[in-house]
Amino acid sequence: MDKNQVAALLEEIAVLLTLKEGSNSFEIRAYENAARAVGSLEGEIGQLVREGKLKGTPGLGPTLIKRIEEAVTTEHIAFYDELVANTPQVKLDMLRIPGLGPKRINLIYQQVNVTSLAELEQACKDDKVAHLPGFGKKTQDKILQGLEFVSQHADRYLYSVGEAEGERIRAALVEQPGVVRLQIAGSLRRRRETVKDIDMVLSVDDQAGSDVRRALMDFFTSQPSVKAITGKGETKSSVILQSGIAMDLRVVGDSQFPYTLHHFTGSREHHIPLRRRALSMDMTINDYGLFQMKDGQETLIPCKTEADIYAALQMDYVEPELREDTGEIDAAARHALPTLVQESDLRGVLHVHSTWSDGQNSIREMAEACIARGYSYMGLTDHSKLASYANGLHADDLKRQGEEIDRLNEEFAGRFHILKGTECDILRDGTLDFDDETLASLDFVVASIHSNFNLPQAEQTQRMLRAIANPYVDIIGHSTGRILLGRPGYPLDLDQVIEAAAEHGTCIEINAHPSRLDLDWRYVRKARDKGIQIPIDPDAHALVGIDDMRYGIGVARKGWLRASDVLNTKDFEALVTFFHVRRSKK
DNA sequence: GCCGTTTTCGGCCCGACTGTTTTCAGTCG
Repeated sequence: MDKNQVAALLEEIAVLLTLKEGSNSFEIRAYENAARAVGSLEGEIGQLVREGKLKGTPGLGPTLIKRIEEAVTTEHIAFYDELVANTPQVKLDMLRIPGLGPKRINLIYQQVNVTSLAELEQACKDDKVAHLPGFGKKTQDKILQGLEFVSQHADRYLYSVGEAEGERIRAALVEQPGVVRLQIAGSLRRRRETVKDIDMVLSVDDQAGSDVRRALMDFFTSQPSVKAITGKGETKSSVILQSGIAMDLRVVGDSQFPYTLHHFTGSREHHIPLRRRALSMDMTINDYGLFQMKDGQETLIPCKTEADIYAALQMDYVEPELREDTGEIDAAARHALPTLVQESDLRGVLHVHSTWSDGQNSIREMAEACIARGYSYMGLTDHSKLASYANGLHADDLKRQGEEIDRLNEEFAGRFHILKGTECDILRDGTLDFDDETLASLDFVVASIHSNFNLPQAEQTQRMLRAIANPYVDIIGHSTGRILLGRPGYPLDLDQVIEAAAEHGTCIEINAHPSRLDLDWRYVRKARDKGIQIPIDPDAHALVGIDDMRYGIGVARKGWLRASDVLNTKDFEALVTFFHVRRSKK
């Protein structure tokens, strides 16, 4: 078990504990803290355990160290198994409903006696929940609303979950004898923000016998992360993985690979106009091939890669991220597709937290992690004072923090730069949590909404517009506040927001956290078309958070962004000039 | 369950919002 798996297990214990009646909230926090501590350990956890080096790690006391050792040596934690056995599934399901926490869940469970979300829905409709102590009509309606949100997102998983599960199997499979080409397809390859399942396409030599295919399928279905096998044949096998996500593997002869890969990459929406185009050229396309039709005969058009398929259709290659039928077919035919931004185009990261507010690592540690990843600058943005839950900074804290940054910059002279910034709360009325003088003393300002999510749309939009018009606000952080699979964003007229940002030269970030990916890629494209500079920001609260940048790249590419559209592809000097110029214009 | 000490038990982040109450509990960030 690696440290991420151990951390995930500890986090699950924390969740299960919240649902246990009479549990101690500080014990829960201890498990949450321990999960974070384990996640940001440096080094291989098995070795740390063997050498007894966990002792002394903040957040890990004798009990937690014992549990971690148990996890590493036996691959499970008995305490966890026991909690799972004693926690009804419906309680876990209810936790996903916004507005329902452990207290209310336990009350509903005891007094209404529901065993599934469907029963909960019926109980609400039968008006059985509104009469519980502390409940009422509004709460009952809110639960019904929440149930609808949950059912709309049922059976979907974060991109990051699908990526981790898919990649683990891909890495194992690619080493197997007989594999010629292997690629993840489907919505995962298109980098959708959430995915329903994982599709993988594998090719073997055209002459390979069924023994080769069968051996590969045996290997696939016997992977340790496979929880159940739902289908198994020589060309297709289906499994359910540990996280609950379904996965299909298709095995084809190598000459068929590009067509199959293309077919299972989708999207359906992309394929419909593509097939129409093929037909107009007397061709037809399916997962077996691209065929020229003549006198009722179909002749295969040989393609070695997907690019060959598009070329045969007289189009440029369409990157998987763009295959959503949002104009890419026409653009590819006109040779007008953008060259999409890549991770290697990024020069630095903005929007990073440290232990000064709610981050887990010091400024120095965050900076050194950025250096190790090849970045040349880091924009530090700890929370402002209103965010008291996150230990937000006061103006005098900012001043002292600035002095620490000055010292580090001196030390890093020439090879790395830390910019002084803040993630400043946008107050209810759209003014900011710091005065102008404080904001002016910083290199740049990210402004975000962290409170009053439930204002009516018009008021919320006005609040945002006022912040955008503030001359000191350079970047709007996670603009809709959505948590993928968790809650919708606050009501906001994003078209107006984008319009205003364009007018004031204010940037809108792509928050790269896998649970946010906010701004949504559908609006990223709109923002780009208005000429808005879009930074890709990790919103990192720990060293590992910096690696989330790649999720932001996925969103940027889905939003048709070129390197020139992304603020942090600029080098340090150009970035500083950019902030300077936009402030002096105001 | 961890931590730190006023050394062995009490504190652990806390303010705002919502919907319920009629002064507060539950949830959220």
